[in-house]
Amino acid sequence: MSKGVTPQSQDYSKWYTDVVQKAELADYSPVKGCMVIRPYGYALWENIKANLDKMFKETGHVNAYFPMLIPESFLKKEADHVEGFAPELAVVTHGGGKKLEEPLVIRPTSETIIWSMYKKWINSYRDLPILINQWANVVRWEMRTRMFLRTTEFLWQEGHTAHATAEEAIEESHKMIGVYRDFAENFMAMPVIVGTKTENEKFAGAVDTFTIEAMMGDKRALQSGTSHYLGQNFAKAFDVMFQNEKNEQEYVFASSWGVSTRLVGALIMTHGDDKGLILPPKLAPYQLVLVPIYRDDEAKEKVMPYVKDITDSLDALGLRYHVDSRETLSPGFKFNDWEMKGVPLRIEVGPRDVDAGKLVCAKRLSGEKAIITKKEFKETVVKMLDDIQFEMLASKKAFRKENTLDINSYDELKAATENGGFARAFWAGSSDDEKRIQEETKTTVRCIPFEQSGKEGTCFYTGKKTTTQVIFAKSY
RNA sequence: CGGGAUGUGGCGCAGCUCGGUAGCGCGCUUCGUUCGGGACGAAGAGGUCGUAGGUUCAAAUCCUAUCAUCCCGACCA
Repeated sequence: MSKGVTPQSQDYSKWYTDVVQKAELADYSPVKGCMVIRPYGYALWENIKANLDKMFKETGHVNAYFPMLIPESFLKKEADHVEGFAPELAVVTHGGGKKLEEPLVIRPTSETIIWSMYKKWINSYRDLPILINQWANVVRWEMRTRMFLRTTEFLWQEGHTAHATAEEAIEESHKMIGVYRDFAENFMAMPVIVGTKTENEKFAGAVDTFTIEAMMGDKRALQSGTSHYLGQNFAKAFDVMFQNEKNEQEYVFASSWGVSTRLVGALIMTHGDDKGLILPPKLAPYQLVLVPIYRDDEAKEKVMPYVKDITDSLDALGLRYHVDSRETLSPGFKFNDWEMKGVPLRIEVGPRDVDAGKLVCAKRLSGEKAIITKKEFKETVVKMLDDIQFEMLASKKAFRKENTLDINSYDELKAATENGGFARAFWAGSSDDEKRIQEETKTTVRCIPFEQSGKEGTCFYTGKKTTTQVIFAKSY
């Protein structure tokens, strides 16, 4: 991490790859475009997963699992869907030593296989709603990949719900983008803009796509989670009908929503600095690391029971910690190592501290180091972690505010987004206008935020009057 | 698939212009001293220089082909 974080994407990109590898989150695999998630990175993902899973269950969802291999013909049943995914499919043509009659695709997403099953399960309005989520891996053969942000195979969760009415399905898709927002802000300490995707950017097969957009350290946008209202598209494609209270046959309404291991990338790029990762306490695999310091057995015997006393209270508080007792490494090395890995709090305990009944408490976020009594530490550790969590969100909100400009002309748009940054603008342009802007500036409409000022303004591109404001930015 | 670059111990690189049979830093092993901000010393292990041809007495170095990787575009959670 010798180089600082700079807005220029090449340097930033190098910094990112460096952090991922040095913090031992992930590594390149022998298969191009695929990565190996290492134990530390996987522990982070598991914390993300556990918290999301809890939120899904609290909103009435249940987990299930569907097969990874999907008959090729299934993908073709929904016109937009196949068009969107065809170029990036991995296809299995042989099995059991023989050529298959029909090739199987490795799921790029599971709408089709799930809806083929929903056809069997849904007959009456009494069978609805179905609120199923699955944790799975998917494969999309992207042309360019980056660790966590876009890998050929990635881990995610995908919720697939079926409803009797459009209103209910729309409400569900809104509810779930709200869950993602809650998770992003309150667990990841990552502020997001919630909104609707434009026609150009929405999911292949959706009526509407809702998104949470976050600002990364280089001020570019990252789509961090999506929720789709699918209308009756998949119900029609798979002929899924139900009998309503009036004894009529009707197509089922659907939603789907997902977040992926991309969130790990989002975490790195939202909070990282020159020293490496900074993890929010709620998701960090270790919220604290304890570094015992001693030079001989006598000192060790003095220090270790004191450390044990501290970890006993951490256990009682239900905190996640790690005691770094590697014998051959110097304390200084360990300090840097754990800073790279983003552990929020570091506790140093040496013979001096034991004598004084104190300990050294260092904060990763601010870099502050304080000598406090053991008693005081025990009383305040939970609050310290809460404060760090809060400060992380607050500082990123401020960062986003600083780098978001209201713009009124095309030139201003270019200036505001050229080196990263969000531009808020009145917009009444067409899909073609949007594509032209993308070609000319590499900047796209990230979303039409749910939160609108309600004021009327002039579209900077077409000159038309409108009340719609959108966010433009360069994105990953 | 277009544009640019790079392939040399585990990792990062130098050497190539001007051919003479491979070197540095990190890491690794052993021993000793260290240990409160990336410790130090000594002694070691490890590479037929991406691959295949060619030129030459002699090729990491020059020529040709080929493969791979990375970066920039098109694609995208």
